[in-house]
Amino acid sequence: MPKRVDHEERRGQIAEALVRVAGRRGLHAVGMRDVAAEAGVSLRLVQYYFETKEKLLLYGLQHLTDRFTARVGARLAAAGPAPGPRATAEALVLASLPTDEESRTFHLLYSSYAILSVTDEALAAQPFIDNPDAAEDALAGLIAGAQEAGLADPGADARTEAVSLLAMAATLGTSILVGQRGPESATAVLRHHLDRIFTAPEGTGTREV
Amino acid sequence: MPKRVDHEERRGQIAEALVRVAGRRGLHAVGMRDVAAEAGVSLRLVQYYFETKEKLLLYGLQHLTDRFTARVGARLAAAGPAPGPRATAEALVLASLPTDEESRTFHLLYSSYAILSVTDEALAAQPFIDNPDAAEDALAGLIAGAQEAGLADPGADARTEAVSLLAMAATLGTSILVGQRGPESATAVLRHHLDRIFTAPEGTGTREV
DNA sequence: TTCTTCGTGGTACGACCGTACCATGTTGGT
DNA sequence: ACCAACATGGTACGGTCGTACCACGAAGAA
Repeated sequence: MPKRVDHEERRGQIAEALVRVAGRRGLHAVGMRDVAAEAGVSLRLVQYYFETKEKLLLYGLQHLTDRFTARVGARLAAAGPAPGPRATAEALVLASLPTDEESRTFHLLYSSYAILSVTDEALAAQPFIDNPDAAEDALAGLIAGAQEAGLADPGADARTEAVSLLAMAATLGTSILVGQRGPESATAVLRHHLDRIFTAPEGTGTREV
Repeated sequence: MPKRVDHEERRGQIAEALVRVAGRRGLHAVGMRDVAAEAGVSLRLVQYYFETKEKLLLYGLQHLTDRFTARVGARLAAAGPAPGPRATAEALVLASLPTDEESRTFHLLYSSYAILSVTDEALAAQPFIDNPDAAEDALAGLIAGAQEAGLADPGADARTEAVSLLAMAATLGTSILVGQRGPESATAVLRHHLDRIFTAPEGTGTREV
């Protein structure tokens, strides 16, 4: 046999090529030949590792979410050894905003997949709705924990506020993507609601940015 | 000359055919032949009234937003002769949720256009970002007016709350579209925030439903 | 009435796309 | 050393898509 290549690694390289070219020209415009050229391999190779385009797209979606989940995890770890719930929640909510190239690509492609999944049943069958649910649970837990510790408005409904924050972050991200709004404006809105939910301990005053 | 047909009316019929078929199979999957078949005309006719596909899509987008703006206007008019600011704001915010076939199609296609516009400069040049801006202005004005009348929390920032409400409505709408959330859950979240912003006059108690 | 312009149909062309097929070098196992 | 499984390349095929071309009837203008 020839070089005995690591299939999973190859698939990853090709999937990242897909993500790059789709981030540039849009998911609807990417073909197998584009992915092959971007990855620097032949069209046949892409066929070899992903037999069909549908499988390539599905794998690409999985790869995208995995990579971004890891990135968010790194952001949270970098936020300090034992950050408060407010800081953690803020990092979580702001992480999805398209502020740099990688998050921009993620937001664009994730939205594309989501919209595609409405009319494409193969995409709809894919459980990439788990991810937002996980974020929602984490955020709700953060708020509830802060309430018990006296760090958040006890009258707020944790689940509702978590849903609201993530919903706002999603649309604000898209607004940035289409150039309707700047990142500063989006973060200001989100911080305003974080301030509303996470009340500082008495006497500490309101948190300034 | 032959029957001397009304071009604008014809274009409208074809545009509605585009909207229907795109709402069914997705905007990415619609071709000129599909539109022609849906409209019950020949492919040549579609070419005749819209020389290129790009022009057809642009016109379809315009038609879509026009029709929906009219629908929202009708909803507001049906809300009573002189509705309070809270009722008006609620109608405005809930109008965009995909609860029936027409609003579902609108939400799906508008989102598709928005995502497309990120990588397609012809779509990006189209000023279909005016519409959300107009809704934002209207909503902010409604809140500010309610504040002056003592019907809303005077400490709230009208513009920020308007942006927040519309942002939440957009993502919640998409959540409904992909089947992640039901319409009841989405409206409950939105009404919660409307309750937070629009405070009932003293002694009247909190508004139920 | 005749002519010219408009509306409409059918069809062909060139390009691209996803997929399938055929070929070939390469290397680990025996 | 030979063979079989594997990795890779090139290329062709069928289909579809947007667009262009050609033709013809129909009706207002002269």
